[in-house]
Amino acid sequence: MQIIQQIYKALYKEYGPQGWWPLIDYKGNNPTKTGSIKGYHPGDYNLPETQNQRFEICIGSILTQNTGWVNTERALTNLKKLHSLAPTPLMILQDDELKLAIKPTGYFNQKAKKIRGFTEFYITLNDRTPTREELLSIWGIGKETADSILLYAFKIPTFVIDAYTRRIFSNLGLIEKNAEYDKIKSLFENNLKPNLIVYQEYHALIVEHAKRHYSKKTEHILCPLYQKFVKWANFLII
DNA sequence: AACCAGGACGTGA
DNA sequence: TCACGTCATGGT
Repeated sequence: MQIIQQIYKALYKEYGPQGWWPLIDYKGNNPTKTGSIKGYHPGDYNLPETQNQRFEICIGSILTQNTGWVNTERALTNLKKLHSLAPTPLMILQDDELKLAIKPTGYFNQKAKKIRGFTEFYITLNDRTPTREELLSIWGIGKETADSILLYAFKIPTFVIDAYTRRIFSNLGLIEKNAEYDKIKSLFENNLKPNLIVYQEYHALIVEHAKRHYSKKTEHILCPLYQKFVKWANFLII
């Protein structure tokens, strides 16, 4: 399926490098300023370069579950101000303080529990890279979160699937609407070399493309990829 | 003023 | 396995 590669090239050509995963704790950033959205680092593939950055990506991937990034950034910034965006300090933090800090992301009761459970496991890792199965065994870590952690925090070329991916590629007719996560994942991994940069960029590009063309109220048929890659598009577009 | 966001889990069929 | 319901804040 050459088309999986062609779509990647088209997206990259259109939007360029996305600089994922964004970090509030990054050179030049001011972690005390909320809502800045300046953590993207296009073209810099050497991140994370510190343990704190790696941990920040993990916690961010949990906090951003079904939540906009602006709110996630607020929560991360709150934790940073409390000097608690690191494993041991976070475990010492009181429950009410933790919940207050992450409140902007919603689901703060569940997410506090998820973060604690993950951090407890993270500490036992001692710098080792976790397996996908280990991550999935933690309460609150599902497939997308596990893959995000592996791809962006631990630099393992494993493809991340999200709701946007499902929307775009089912619209293009390349998968079924309700296709299983692992089935969609295989579609990408079977048609791409396991290249870390490509995997990181592709997922980020999908999110960017979906934000522009796949908001639930927009007409998906107007998606530029549609015209370009679906051979029977002319038949469908009246 | 509904509707949705870079999901995951629990439950009953 | 499948189809819902629940969790919760902030932006548009």
